[in-house]
Amino acid sequence: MAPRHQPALDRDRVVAAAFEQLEEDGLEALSMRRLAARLGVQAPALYWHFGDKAELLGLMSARIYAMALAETQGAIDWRGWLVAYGEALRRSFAAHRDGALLCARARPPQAIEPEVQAARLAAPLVALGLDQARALSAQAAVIAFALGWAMYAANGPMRDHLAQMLDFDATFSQGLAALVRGL
Amino acid sequence: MAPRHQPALDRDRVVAAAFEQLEEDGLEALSMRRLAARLGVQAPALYWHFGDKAELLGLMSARIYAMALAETQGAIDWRGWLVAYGEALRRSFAAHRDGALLCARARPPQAIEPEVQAARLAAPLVALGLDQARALSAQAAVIAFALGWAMYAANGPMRDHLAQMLDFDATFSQGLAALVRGL
DNA sequence: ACCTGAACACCGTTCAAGT
DNA sequence: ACCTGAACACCGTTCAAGT
Repeated sequence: MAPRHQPALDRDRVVAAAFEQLEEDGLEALSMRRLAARLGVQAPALYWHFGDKAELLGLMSARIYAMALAETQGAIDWRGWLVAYGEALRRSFAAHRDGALLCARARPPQAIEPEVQAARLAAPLVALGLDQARALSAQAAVIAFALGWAMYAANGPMRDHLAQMLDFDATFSQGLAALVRGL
Repeated sequence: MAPRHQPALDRDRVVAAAFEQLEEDGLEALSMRRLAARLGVQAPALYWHFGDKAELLGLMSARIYAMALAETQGAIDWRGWLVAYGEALRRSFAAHRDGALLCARARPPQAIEPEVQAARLAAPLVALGLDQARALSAQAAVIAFALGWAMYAANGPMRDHLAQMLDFDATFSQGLAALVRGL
């Protein structure tokens, strides 16, 4: 067997480096060229592994959502699941610089058909007794609230001033609880 | 009196043209150079009227928020005001292509001090009997929900499929009502 | 299969110079 | 006061060519 060269890059290595770059300089500075430089490679090399930059951002955003989903466990009923998921989402968005903005801008990796995707997303809630349509809309509402809050908290007009007047996290939790109670 | 040349540009004309450009090609294509071309001018001319692109985007986002605020009237109590504001925000975000994304990304024009800004924002709710801290946090929650929903609705992973299963606007309204009820 | 070099068509922004 | 011309330091992406 002739020795085969190990490829310098693979998708996981690139995504990991992209998260590092994001942490250090924010979303605006996350360019394909800088990312390539960090990986010791020329920019076009990335296009062997990703169709375009949007695909990379989509994978990063999927990873942020997956992180929240992995933290959501042990719920007894669907309301409990939604609250746990909302809290996990907020932590997940806050865990990476510009995390919410990234998820807002990224087009999700829609490899599979929407029907399958929808069934998969709704599965945890369906297992707890919700029908699929209500599961999807409830989940969408919780994601919207967490996403919007994370963005507001990261960039809001009076963020600093607000932070002196109230507990940001507690207010989020109250809003989330209210939303889920009313669904 | 010697005749004075009318300036070709002013801030309002530029903002109006920017909204046209946004409608036609979306946020990604809203560049200073294209905007200048639409105005029959060279790109650096814009920098006489705006410090940078972020300032222009901030003004656009402020206009979107102001549009919602202007539509919010006739509320009898603070819950009614919040629901009306939330609905108006959703319409306002939807009224311009990439409206929610624009507002999410834009740094707000923070000309005035945060204390004054906070008091001004809270004023309608304070007039209806809420103290300022609760007014600000309630308003933040409603904005977060509307912003997040608009973004999710514009770009969601299963938007098309979801739209077949449920009424998007009705679901938003239910979520908003639930949130406000619980605050 | 995986990456480089060179190029194309763009960006935001600055700044001297024009009027 | 208000705008142009030219330039700087970047972008994402394509594509032939290398190995």
